[in-house]
Amino acid sequence: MTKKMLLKDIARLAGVSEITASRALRGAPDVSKSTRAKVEEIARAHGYVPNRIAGSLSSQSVNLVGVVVPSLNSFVFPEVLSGISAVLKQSPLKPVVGISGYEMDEEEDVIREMLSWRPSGLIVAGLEHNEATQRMLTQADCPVVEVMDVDGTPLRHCVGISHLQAGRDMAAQILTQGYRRIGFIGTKMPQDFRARKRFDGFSAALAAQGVALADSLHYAGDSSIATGRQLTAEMLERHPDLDCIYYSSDVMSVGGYMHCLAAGLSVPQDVALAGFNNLQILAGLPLQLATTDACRRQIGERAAEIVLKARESSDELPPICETLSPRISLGESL
Amino acid sequence: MTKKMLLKDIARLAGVSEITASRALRGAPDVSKSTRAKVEEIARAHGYVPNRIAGSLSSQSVNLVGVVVPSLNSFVFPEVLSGISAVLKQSPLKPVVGISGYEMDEEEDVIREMLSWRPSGLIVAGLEHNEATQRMLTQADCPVVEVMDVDGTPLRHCVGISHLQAGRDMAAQILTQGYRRIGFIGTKMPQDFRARKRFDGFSAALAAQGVALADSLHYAGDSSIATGRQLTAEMLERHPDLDCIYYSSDVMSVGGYMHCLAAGLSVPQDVALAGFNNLQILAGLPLQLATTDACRRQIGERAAEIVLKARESSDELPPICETLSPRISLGESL
DNA sequence: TTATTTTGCGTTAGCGATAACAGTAGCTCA
DNA sequence: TGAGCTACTGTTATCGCTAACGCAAAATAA
Repeated sequence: MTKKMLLKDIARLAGVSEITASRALRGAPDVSKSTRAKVEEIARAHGYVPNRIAGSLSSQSVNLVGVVVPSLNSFVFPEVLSGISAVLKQSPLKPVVGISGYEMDEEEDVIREMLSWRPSGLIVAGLEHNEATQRMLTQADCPVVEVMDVDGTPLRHCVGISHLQAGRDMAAQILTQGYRRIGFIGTKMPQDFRARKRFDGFSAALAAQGVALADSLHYAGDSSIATGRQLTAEMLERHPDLDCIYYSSDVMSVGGYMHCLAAGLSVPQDVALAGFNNLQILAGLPLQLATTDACRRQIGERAAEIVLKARESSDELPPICETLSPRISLGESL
Repeated sequence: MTKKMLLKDIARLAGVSEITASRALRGAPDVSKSTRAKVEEIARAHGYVPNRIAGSLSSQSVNLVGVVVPSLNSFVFPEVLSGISAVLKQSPLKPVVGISGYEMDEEEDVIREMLSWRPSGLIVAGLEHNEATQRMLTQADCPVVEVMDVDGTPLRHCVGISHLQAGRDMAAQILTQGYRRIGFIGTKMPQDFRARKRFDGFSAALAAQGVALADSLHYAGDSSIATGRQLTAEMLERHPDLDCIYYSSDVMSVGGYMHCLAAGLSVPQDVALAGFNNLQILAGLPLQLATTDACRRQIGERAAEIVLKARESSDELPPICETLSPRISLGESL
């Protein structure tokens, strides 16, 4: 292993000063073609990797954007991320992902860690944070964008959909289709605020039409097809007369569908199914399952654009809150 | 927004020197209980977030471990990541994820970016890198662990399985079950070296028994259930007499199964199916699909443990290469 | 009591890069 | 010919924090 190369070593080898080498390698102006070429050549030959820690401390700027999401297993956040990445790719900024595990205290740690690196922006999933986190986010000297959800009070910028409304809309659709004996299967609420909002919107809209939820089941841990299948089996055993089940996630509704396949139930004749998110796994199933598109990619794109815009504008950006409109697709299961 | 708080502000407010405040906040020794309490109190009250850029530059240490994977959409890497996170949680190290997009030049950029932050370790998926990347990894002054794959020449540390052998093993199983008219569906090879190795091992093992692949199809882009379904339909139309299809991923084999469900084919009587990875989506299907468990979580855990071990040992760790043994589960589809 | 350690805190000197300012040539132009 | 430019390159001073060492007071040992 070659000895650790510093900028000063490159500079010495190139016969120039440190600052000139620095400028050459950063593509800064005021360096002659020949000098730049020589420095680049030497740096490449020696595998020089600049120390961004020193560089960032000196320039007081970090080309990183923190992205804090609850999980990467849930199939939902990778797409938000890819929206973010796609937009940031047109800039020198890079996304850095942190996982909060659906826990506020973990979220606090992750966000503190991100902020300690003085990123150029921070994108956080959800509007619910503990008090310490709220203080940090408010005091942060970079743009902060809360994403996914607009039901609540954004700290400043916000891009998302109304999950309350999504729940209500699905209830309306289900009622319109004539279903009346309706069940709900979703995650344990304290962990997932957006799922809770959909549940609340859903049951409130049913109640407003004089329909009470016939049954509901809640599970802890990650959503999975297996869990969806199992809980659906349980629920249909308790209530064989259910004519529709709404799930807090497509992963779960696929599980429900798998139960129906295995049990010989026909969808939607025996029981109708609806999920949420419009995940990729819905494509390719023998039956198109009803769902609500959560605009995940678009949310990521818009959030990244806000970060970029804030970076360009010299003075602080006025608060931006964008509410996207999720679309229900009925598929063939409702 | 309060004015930006620096360590010196906290120190002044607490009536101590900067270094004492620093020690107090880091939990370093040589600080009295009362002083520590006072400093912590003031820091908390003012929402002070230490500047890790300055701290890391000064202490020449960064509590970050870079993790470079090709994609987060493929369902496979999140589990590697969670293995890494679980192990690192017992230490002060934090994982930072970078996405290479199955492209070597992108990988080079991502790795250069990570190394420029001088992480305490680097975990990279795969053994194939372009020349510049190899130089960087060799010269890096932190432990580097290549994961997922052991078919090739590790730069130093390595944890994974033999994909060649996985392909061969599945071929043996399929032949043992008596199948002879066999098809393969997988990703476009230049992008995914491990898929190619499985393909090579698979077809070589078939050939060794005098069986030629009856058909094969390759696709670009992410694996998906929809793609699996569609390509399976195509292949079975061309070769209705196929009795078994091996897929480079479970996502694809699930798609194949969906085609069978939709087309009224029974598995494995009409056609047998086998995938790879043992993804979570296999659980809960009406039929248990054959697959090979790729030990993803374990790979993540072991890689993280190597990074931790290298950190503890003062002198450089001797090369470690761990080959894990993937297990085939036949399920009900072979 | 004096010698010796321990405890707690401060002073000084960087970490490796970049911003800001300061030249120094070589040219142009009147 | 000399003022005024342009085009490069260098010097100096941080950036915010921590390592290393130093030093006094308190605690312990002899």
